[in-house]
Amino acid sequence: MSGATKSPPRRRRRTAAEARAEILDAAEARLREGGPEAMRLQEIAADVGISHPTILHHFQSRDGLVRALGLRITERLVNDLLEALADGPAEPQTADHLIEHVFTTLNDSATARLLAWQALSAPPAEGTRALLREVSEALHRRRTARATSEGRPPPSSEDSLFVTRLAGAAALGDAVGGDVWRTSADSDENIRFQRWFARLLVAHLAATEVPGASDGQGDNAHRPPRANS
Amino acid sequence: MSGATKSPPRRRRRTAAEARAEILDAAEARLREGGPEAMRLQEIAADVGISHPTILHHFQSRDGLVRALGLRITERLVNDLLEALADGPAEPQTADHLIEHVFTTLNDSATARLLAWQALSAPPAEGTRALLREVSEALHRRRTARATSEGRPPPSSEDSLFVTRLAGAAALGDAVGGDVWRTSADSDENIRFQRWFARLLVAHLAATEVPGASDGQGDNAHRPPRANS
DNA sequence: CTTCTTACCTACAATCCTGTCAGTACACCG
DNA sequence: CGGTGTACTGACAGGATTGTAGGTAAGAAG
Repeated sequence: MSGATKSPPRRRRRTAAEARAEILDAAEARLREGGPEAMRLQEIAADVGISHPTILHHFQSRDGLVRALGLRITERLVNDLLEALADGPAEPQTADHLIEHVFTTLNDSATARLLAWQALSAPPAEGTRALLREVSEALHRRRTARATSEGRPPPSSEDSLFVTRLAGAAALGDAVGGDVWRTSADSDENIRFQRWFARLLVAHLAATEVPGASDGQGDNAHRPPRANS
Repeated sequence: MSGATKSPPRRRRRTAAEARAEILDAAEARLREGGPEAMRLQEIAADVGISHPTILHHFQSRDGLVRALGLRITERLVNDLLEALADGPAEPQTADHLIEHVFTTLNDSATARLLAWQALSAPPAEGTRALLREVSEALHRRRTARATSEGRPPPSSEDSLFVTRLAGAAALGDAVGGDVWRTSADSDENIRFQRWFARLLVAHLAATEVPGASDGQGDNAHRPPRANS
């Protein structure tokens, strides 16, 4: 009581950008472990070492925080993918690599959890809608370039769109539901599954058919997937 | 006031099972439109026409309600799938049909939303874990029967597991994230995507290779799939 | 008809979380 | 050094929601 241990109210003063970044980091961490309901302003603030009104000062509301977090994660993911799609040489196993990249990115970060949760509860954010389209177009450019350089007919753009959509959906769904339906804690199984899926997609990509017919009799198709050259 | 308009407090008395069912129906409807956060006891109770403590009387807590709903939805889905896998004749287009079944079931009901949300926030329920396994085993029995009847070697059980897992993950992920990344309101695109995916899977199922080797050269296999007799 | 069970209701309590307000301290700038 | 902008804080308000308590009535059983 009598002790004059009046701890000096030393405040750390960050720049606005720094503060926002730290807050987003903490929010993301909270989300990762404990799900969406664990993203409480007070706890996030405590993690950062500030008081919760500060969060409301930087983002206008809790919803603003969530939105910003979603946007940051989405942009990070998209840039990641676009980069991977753009720079590498057009080697065949790149596709394999890419799939694994998508899966791991979505799987062991909070990415999938946040994206899924946001899709479930909030109206879709603005920048989010472009995600699939951009990646799909990048993939398509790549496939087209590769096909023409080998003298094959280019794939339909819808096929590229669907490949992207499938990969995204599978990765997202697997990340979300994976914990539930994974048979025991066999972590190797995950990797085998990713590989298996990657091979499936690569086989499809290699057999660049898909005439674009809407229904068709499915008579053609079924080109036995030659792995590569 | 003098008016003796004392409305008789006519209560409708349901059996416990009826009450539970009605409450679950209302909860499911609330979930379908408006996401998980819209599942408030008061609103659900209002929909049913009861007071919210009655819900707590039937399910011990809000969490109990959520758990029960998840279980009901899961069981419904599993029974649905097992039935579809069990009874039909082993026609080739059945697989195609099945995929569409999975997708539509997950897509235009609250099923996917609830499953995903539950997986995100709650610890996995008890009966849920068996889902994938049962369906996968049913599929595997079917594939094996068909393969032996045609004198082909049976597929590996892991392949069946992965096929199931992929279909489930894709359907779940697409249902969850679909609203976000669907390019415009082109509803035909969804159907085309489902068909496309179904063909992809059917092609894989027909080419019942997968030697079980981890990487392998994929040399054998690739039997061009004759539809049937 | 009496009695018992239990589905159901009207309040009420308790908790929790977001958001506001008025003020404080830290940094930069003249 | 004094002034200004703004990151930051403590205390409080407001609202919404789950859960509790005690009583009521509807149907079944005797």
